[in-house]
Amino acid sequence: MPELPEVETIVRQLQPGLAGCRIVSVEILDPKLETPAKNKLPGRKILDITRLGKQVCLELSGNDRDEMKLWLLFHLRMTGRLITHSCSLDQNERHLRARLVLDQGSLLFYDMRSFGCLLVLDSLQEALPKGIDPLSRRFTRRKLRELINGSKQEIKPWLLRQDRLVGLGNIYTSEILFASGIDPRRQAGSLKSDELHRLHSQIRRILLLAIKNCGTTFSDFQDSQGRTGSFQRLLSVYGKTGQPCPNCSGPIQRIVQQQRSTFFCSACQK
DNA sequence: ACCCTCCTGTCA
DNA sequence: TGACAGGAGGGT
Repeated sequence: MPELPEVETIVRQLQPGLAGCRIVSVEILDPKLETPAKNKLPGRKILDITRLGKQVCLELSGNDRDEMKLWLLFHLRMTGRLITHSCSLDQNERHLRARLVLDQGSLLFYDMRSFGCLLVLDSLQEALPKGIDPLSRRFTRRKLRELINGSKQEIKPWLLRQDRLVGLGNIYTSEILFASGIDPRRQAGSLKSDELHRLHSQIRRILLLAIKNCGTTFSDFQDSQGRTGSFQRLLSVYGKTGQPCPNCSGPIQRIVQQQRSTFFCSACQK
């Protein structure tokens, strides 16, 4: 489910309850997630919870057998959810993939489609995303121009790739291109200087606005504490095929690019 | 640079 | 019954 703003929301909401907790035991319920490294986790304290691209990253202290730190990463993919046991959410227990029992409560990993994964690492180096986080200081206009220069790929699929920018997904790419007035089918490398300028600032603006609204939640989705995000109220084009463009009232179009839906206004996006 | 696939669920 | 769903690795 989550793109950058949703993962950021989950991390912020897990932080106060999880930081400082000690891991008592680990149960992997989905054989595909099984890893011998799970035995290294008990006894460790959760020092910090951060977002690494679209991943949730738990920094773990050493324990009495091993003083070196460890990192536990979750990638939620499409339908993964991290939920603290203290909140009573209506989850289908069939989709429970892993459970961390803590000295206070527990952390549950649910995943309906089971695309998600978890990873135990003794160095964060190997998990550092290749792409730049668009909310970091490294994401400058000059950097965006550098990354995009010469690319013949259409701009929407270009934005979805995680090896240049990390964190954008199918919702926010459509929203960002609408806010930038750029047609999703444009060749990335063909964007003019003023278009790149708008693209750069709208990437940041939309992501920050979405985080402020705790992300986008459809229908019954709830975050780690049972709250729902509200950015869906602010969506301009995503999922709005045939509905009026907020700008010109023309119909929102849906097209498919690389087997994924793109939503846009052909009058406002050139 | 693209297409398929991994899964399970919902909706027309 | 088929299309589609917030992701991304692997193969070509």
